[in-house]
Amino acid sequence: MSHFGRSGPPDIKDTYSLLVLNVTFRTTADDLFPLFDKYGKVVDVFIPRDRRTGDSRGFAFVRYKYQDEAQKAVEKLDGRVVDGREIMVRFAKYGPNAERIDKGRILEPVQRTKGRSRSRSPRPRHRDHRDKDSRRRSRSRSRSRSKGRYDRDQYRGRDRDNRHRSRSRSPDYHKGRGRGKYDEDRRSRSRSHGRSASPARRSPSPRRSPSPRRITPPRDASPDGRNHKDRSPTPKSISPRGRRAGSRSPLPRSDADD
DNA sequence: GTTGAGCGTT
Repeated sequence: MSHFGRSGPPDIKDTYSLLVLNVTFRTTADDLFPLFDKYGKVVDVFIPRDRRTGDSRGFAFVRYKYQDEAQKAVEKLDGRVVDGREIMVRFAKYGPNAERIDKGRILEPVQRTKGRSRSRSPRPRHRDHRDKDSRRRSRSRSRSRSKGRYDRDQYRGRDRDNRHRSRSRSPDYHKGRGRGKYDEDRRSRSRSHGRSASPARRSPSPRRSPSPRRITPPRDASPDGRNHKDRSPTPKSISPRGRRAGSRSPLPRSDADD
């Protein structure tokens, strides 16, 4: 039974999702299953992992069959040291698709009513003062969080995933990073080709218009095609035999590698 | 080998 999140969501129609935070990066669902199953009927245990590295993010989701058992596990396993780390167990706030959850129980599948399909509202979830009351008991214990020693270096921990370029963000951006973790990665990769260590490489000519439409090369700028004589380097290369030999389309491959 | 805010997959 080590394939919980491997087969996707089994059945979350009448289950209560528990969020387990502060779990070690090497803790697997199998390690949490027997731990949570002892306090109730665990229908599923899922640990979100990174898309690139594949490592655990440090939190897991445990779905119980009954709320009373889930509540029991929350009070029992919350603050329990797992793998040498104190975990934090509490009811899930949101569902797998941002559904409305009440005490970890999913009320509706997805509120895809109007034009707003599954747009997860970036609500301020950073250190809620209201939720702090619920998790306060666990924090009051002795959460020796490795914070305090680092001032700005603590970001490197988060930026380790997208530290490629995110240091020029706003000081309050890392706070509201929210769920756009993957989005930042995609955007970063799109710009990963213009990466140069030479600052003088750019030629900021004031006379050159920054208009993107102006960057059109003048080689094929002639609609009448009279200039084609100038750009006929080797007509032999396009010989019928050569094309068949190459068997490659003259059109640039529409490969969207990213 | 590492890290540590927070809410999820086929």
